[in-house]
Amino acid sequence: MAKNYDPHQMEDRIYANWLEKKYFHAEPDPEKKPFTIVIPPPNITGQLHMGHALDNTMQDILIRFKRMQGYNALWQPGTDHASIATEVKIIEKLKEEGIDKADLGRDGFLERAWAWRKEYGGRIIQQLKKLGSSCDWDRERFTMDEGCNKAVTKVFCKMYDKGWIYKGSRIINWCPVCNTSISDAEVEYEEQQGHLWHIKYPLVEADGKPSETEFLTFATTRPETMLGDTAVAVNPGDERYTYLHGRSVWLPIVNKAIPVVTDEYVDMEFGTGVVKITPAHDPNDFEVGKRHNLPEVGIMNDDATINENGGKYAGMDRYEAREAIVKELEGLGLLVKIEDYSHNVGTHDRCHTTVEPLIKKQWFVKMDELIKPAVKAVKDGDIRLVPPRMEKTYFNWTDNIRDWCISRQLWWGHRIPAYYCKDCGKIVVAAQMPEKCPDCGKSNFVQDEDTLDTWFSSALWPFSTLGWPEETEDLKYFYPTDVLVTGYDIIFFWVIRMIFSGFEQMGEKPFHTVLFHGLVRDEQGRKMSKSLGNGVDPLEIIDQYGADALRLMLITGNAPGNDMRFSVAKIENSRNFANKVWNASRFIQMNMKDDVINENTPHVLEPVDKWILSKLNRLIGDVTENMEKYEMGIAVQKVYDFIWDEFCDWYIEMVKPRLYNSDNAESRTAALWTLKHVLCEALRLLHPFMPFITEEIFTTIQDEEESIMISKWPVKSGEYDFETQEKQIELIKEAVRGIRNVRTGMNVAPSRKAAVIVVSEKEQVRSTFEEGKLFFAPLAYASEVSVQADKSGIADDAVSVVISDATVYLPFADLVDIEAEKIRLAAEEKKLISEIARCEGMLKNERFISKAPEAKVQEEKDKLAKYTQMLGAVKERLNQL
RNA sequence: GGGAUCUUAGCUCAGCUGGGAGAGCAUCUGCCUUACAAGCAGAGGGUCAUAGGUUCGAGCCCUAUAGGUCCCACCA
Repeated sequence: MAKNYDPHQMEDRIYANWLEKKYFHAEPDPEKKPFTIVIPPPNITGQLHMGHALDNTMQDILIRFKRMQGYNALWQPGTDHASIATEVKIIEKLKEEGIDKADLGRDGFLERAWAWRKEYGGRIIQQLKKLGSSCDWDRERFTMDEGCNKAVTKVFCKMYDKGWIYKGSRIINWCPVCNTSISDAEVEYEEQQGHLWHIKYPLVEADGKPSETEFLTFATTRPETMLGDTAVAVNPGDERYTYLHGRSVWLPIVNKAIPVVTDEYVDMEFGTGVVKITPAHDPNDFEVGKRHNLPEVGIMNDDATINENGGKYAGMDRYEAREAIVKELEGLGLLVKIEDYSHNVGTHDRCHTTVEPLIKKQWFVKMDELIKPAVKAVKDGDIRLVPPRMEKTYFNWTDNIRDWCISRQLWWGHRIPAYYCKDCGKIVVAAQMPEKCPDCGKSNFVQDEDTLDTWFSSALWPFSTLGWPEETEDLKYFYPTDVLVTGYDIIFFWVIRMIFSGFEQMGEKPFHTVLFHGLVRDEQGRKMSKSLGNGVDPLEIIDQYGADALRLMLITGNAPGNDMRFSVAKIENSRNFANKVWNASRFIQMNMKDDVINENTPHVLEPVDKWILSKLNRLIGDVTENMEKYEMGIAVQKVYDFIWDEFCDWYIEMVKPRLYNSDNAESRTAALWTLKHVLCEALRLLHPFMPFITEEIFTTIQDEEESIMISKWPVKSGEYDFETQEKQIELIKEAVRGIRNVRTGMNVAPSRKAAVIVVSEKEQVRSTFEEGKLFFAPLAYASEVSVQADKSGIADDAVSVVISDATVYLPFADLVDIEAEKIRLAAEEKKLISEIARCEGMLKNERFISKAPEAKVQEEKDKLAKYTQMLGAVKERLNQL
């Protein structure tokens, strides 16, 4: 074994072996309980980031843990995702090659996209593999493959028949540059400097002509939309405008009368309390328009130029028209004033074009009924969100649910299975293009040009990847899946939609737990983004430090749902830990040499062995509990501390003398057995977090099992509960620490050994030190250790260390400074007095005695006794000096 | 505007159902002790944002305040 841990090649070799042995493979098996995770597909753009790595690591940890617990664990990955981001990427890429999307046509475009997907999809798989993900690659399916297309089509048709999918006019966010509708979620609001134009419309006189004296003033940020105004609105409770109820105003330029309507939506406090209503170009106005049956006059083309409804402005760009209209209004004397105004403007998050709200025929999913089981499941605890606070976010969304616009004007995606009869306009929703029109009998159909929102197909992931709509064995066995691991940022897009889709299509929840993680930020706490250039490529980190180090770093010190920062210091620490584990194993191997030690080797345990076994036993219980509660950060921290502190820094050091002493073969065997046993058990606990290094060590150090990833997760057992020995060894540790402390304080070089005398009235304490002499001595830098019941024969100027039930003397005749020693002991005395005061304070409080749990009271009593005894010893020592 | 969340050591963060403040990094001191200098042994460093409240007891629960982050909605 090399002196330092080196992940290179080792990881690839191990992974190849796992693949070859088909350890990841999971088949339906009625004998075993399934544990299923299906994961979302990253998009094909090849952009890998730490978020994916975190996602994948947590999923893999769960899978490995459950597999070791005996579950039939299936982790099924996907590697594709149809999103707007993807299409934009493809377009960008084509542009680099000097090709325009439009020139390729739909089929040509898709062909290029698929070729590209192949290239970059491979990179995503590479990352998963590099990370050590135990995915079942044999079951890999893609969202846009035949099977998934089938699922999407079936759901669409089914919900259409049910009346839950409908085509309707709605105000949608339109990006005039990308020429597509975009979802609310893709709109980014930007603070922009704009103007507020105050405009007045003349009231309409009784004779139907515009008044020359009476006007109604209001403000707008988009004056060009006045071409589509169909009303002005005031608040019904606004007494200033009661006289207007039932009257009309004159819409200039367009020159027609439009009504004054009353609506609660109008805020009386804002501006003049009058709002112009443009139902076709503002979402709020659209709602107002619906309530008052106002006509919807669209004035804009898809490219944001004014259409024929704009009269003489037709053909102008929206901003050009704005200027011209303001000018004309000014000429008409209807422009009151222009104010500078900063306001939030919706922009497309991809191209940052100001979005234009337009009325478009779009496909919608009715949400009110669909959402009900999804709400109930979380309310009833049928689906658990971890951490639970995510429920608040969840309900915040479900309580304000709106119909879901699912059509996208993209090419990269599932095409909507709706067909239009060119002759009679009949709409047929079906899996295939119909032969004949049911209305006119002709066969002249054209398919809807739009594709579906990416989340529509992603929502079906838990069952479509298992073969649905076919009644497959996989589906029967693995559905519902178990845990969804994902970032909280897509709770609305994806989590909720998977839940209601699961209930709607399968009649059952898609998973019982959603485990959220936070975002991975850069070292300064900024979101990693391409524009900032602060993204870190996981593959580069793996190359540098190894997958295990990256995995450990991503999990350590991180709680569910909390953001975390990427840092080089943290990853170096993880790498150092890997090295620590590596060297501990190396030490054990070197000492085992030719000895054959396995679980069945006869051995007689000594107190130190029992101490570490007992500690390990508790660790097993704790870690299992934490894992079951999805507290991975806490679990791994405990394993880390156990291995580094207890096992390496204490146990290995304690056991060294026994290994180097070949005279006592029995003791040596027990030590080796314990070393190996504890190491192997600890490796199992560590395996889900650091799969490669644990596998490498496990397979070299023992011959009984062929791989750690298919070995059993340790189980806590009463057999290894050694309370007495634990206490004994902890006492020795206390003495060692005290001695080291004193020696450092006096600048005694470690090379300078000194006699150590342990004095205790208690027989049990004496025998503890007597038995532990062999390892106590080197740890305490002792030349010799003697144990006695009283302090007879000890020089007055010896240094003393007071511990519970014992005092340890170090006779440093030539070194001891009596005055310094007094000061040190006085400090010790002060500390003990304050501790005693604290204990007494609690114990004197009658309400504490009566209300606190008995165990707590007893604990305080024990402490008081211990400190009182120690104080006595310190005082005695002070008097002596 | 609505909601969530955070404020703990110089930095980055843990702290599980309330019961004597923790880790890593950084700093200081001493060690190449035959697994490991990617290491070992020690040390310093915190009014747990502020103010109240509940409790025998609060970093943890409640209320208010201040500041930061995020999500949702977006007022013409």
